[in-house]
Amino acid sequence: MSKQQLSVVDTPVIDPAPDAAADPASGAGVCCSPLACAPLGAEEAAELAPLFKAIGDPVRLRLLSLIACHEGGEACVCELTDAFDLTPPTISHHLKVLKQAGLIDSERRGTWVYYWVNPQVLQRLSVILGPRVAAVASQ
Amino acid sequence: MSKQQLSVVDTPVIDPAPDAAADPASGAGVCCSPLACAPLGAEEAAELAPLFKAIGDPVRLRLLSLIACHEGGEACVCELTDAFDLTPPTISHHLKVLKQAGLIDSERRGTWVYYWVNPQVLQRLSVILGPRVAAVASQ
DNA sequence: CTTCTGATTCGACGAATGTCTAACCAGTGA
DNA sequence: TCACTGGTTAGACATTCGTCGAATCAGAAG
Repeated sequence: MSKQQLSVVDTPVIDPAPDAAADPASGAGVCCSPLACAPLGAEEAAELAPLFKAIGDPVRLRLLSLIACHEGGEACVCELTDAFDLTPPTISHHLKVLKQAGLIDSERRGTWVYYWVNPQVLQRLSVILGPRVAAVASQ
Repeated sequence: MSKQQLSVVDTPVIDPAPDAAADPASGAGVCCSPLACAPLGAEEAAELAPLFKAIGDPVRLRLLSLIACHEGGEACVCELTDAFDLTPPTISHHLKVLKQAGLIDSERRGTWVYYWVNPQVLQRLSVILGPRVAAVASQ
């Protein structure tokens, strides 16, 4: 062990609307979230990567989509579990991962637990990847 | 072992512009790639997840950004390696992962190897996550 | 041909991940 | 209170992942 950097970023989880501040050499404000605008700093990357990693699993990606698409904007765990050939604990685990990433949130209502998507976080990731969103929006 | 699904999707890697068809209950056409429009199918999820997983690592996310931001739209491996406290083999490994995912491509030019980003793939991921991109683009 | 530099491949190893079963917690209703 | 259903936690296990050092490949320059 002589290499390794890691920079120990201990950002909590995500907090809804982070950036827009602390933006070195950019000025544009709206523009420079995108990946292709300014090189991502190590800390920023360390904060974002876990979000992409969370949706980097087929089951979690589908879970996210199922929740987002569900009428009322929220879905009960039992409905989600039925959509997969996986055991309840496994589904529960994946939901936990998504929740810890800040992508979804949940609430118990009587016997059932409901999950819903946090659209701001999803939106942020979209902007990061989309180079032209800024271009379209700018002029 | 009695569960497990997997569905054995063997889609090659990505192919540039897939969907745009097969769209239940929408009409908008452009709209419904997004996650939140229609529930992602198992095959679709199995195809997309590896892409998100590829950028679900801080090093790879930074690599992608560094390449995308680099003047000329391409970057030499040596420049990329210098940006990290990681050994060349490790950087090479991450570049390989990104390349296999279809996010970047490369070419040897004399002694050096240059990498560049495949913007279509990035764009696609952005659309998948972003509910509003369609709204902006469709106008 | 030999040597040098840039980059990748190979093999290894510890850490993290996805899945399961078993056990447990939280409400509901008799 | 007791039993039942929905969901999570705990622990185990095989697989995958990220990293490294050593070896190898690919051109360039003597």
